[in-house]
Amino acid sequence: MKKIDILKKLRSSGLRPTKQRVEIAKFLFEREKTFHFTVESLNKLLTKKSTSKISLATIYNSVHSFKAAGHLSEVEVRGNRTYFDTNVSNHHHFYDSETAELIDIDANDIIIQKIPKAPNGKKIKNVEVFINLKN
Amino acid sequence: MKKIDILKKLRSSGLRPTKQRVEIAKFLFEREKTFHFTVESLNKLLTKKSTSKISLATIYNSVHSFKAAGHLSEVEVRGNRTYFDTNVSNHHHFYDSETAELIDIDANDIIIQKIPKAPNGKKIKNVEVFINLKN
DNA sequence: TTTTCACTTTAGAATAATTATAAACTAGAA
DNA sequence: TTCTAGTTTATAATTATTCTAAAGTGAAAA
Ligand SMILES: [Mn+2]
Ligand SMILES: [Mn+2]
Ligand SMILES: [Zn+2]
Ligand SMILES: [Zn+2]
Repeated sequence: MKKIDILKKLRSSGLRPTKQRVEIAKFLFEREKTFHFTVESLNKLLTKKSTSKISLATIYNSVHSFKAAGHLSEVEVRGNRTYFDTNVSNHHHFYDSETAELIDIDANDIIIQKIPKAPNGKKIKNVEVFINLKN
Repeated sequence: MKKIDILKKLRSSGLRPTKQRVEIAKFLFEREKTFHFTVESLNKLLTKKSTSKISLATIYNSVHSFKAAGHLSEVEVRGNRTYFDTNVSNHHHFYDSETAELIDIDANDIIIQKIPKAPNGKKIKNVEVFINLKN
């Protein structure tokens, strides 16, 4: 994804492409593979990589804006911190608690044969499979 | 589960059956169905139910002790608070975000037909299925 | 091009959940 | 009954996150 596309991505979702948002968006979206991160880890990586300092509040703001725009999803991981995911399609995860690392599993790589029906009056919104790993 | 069994349960896991632990354990374990809770919700319910006040720190301590002893499990739910579960067997959950309520799914009620193999050097510890509900 | 202003960034304060501290208390062994 | 390691408790500390409000800026309009 090139810079022009980043600008399009931001503008098309109503996000003014500020210096900070463009820098964060380039870091997050100009990559081949899925990127899983916490705000803390993103902050560290951006600080290391870039010369211009982006405040932590802006990183929180930007990540939340990107999520609201559908450019990021949130993954539920054990622990106190929120994980985000550049893969916004329906998919599943391996989780390696040794390294606190998430690994994507394509939705098609898991087939559920039997599933209970939703309780009275409710419907199934989505199914998340989380596979914990050990050594 | 009767009081005598609560005492056994605590003692057999090396937990001295103090007044507070017995009261919390009775509240948690003397019931037919699984109970899902946060420390905050447990604190509210105990305050309502009982005459003797148990400090919040003790509720945290007790819940952690019970978890360490294998009498409670932790469930990962979206949001900032930790959920605990009196069902310590391998099982799955429905989650109703409207009511913030977890509903147990027996491990046998979900059959996974196809699953990817674990990454190099890793093994699968366990598989958790989380089914989000909508109306 | 300059003006204008709603949107954005930012430092720092506030909040919320949880954990740590350390003094007082107590279950139960001796 | 005495003794003490384990426990409870009030309160402080910590951590992640959100809020606040002042200063800055992108981009539409003049
Ligand atoms: Mn979490
Ligand atoms: Mn959680
Ligand atoms: Zn992912
Ligand atoms: Zn459960």
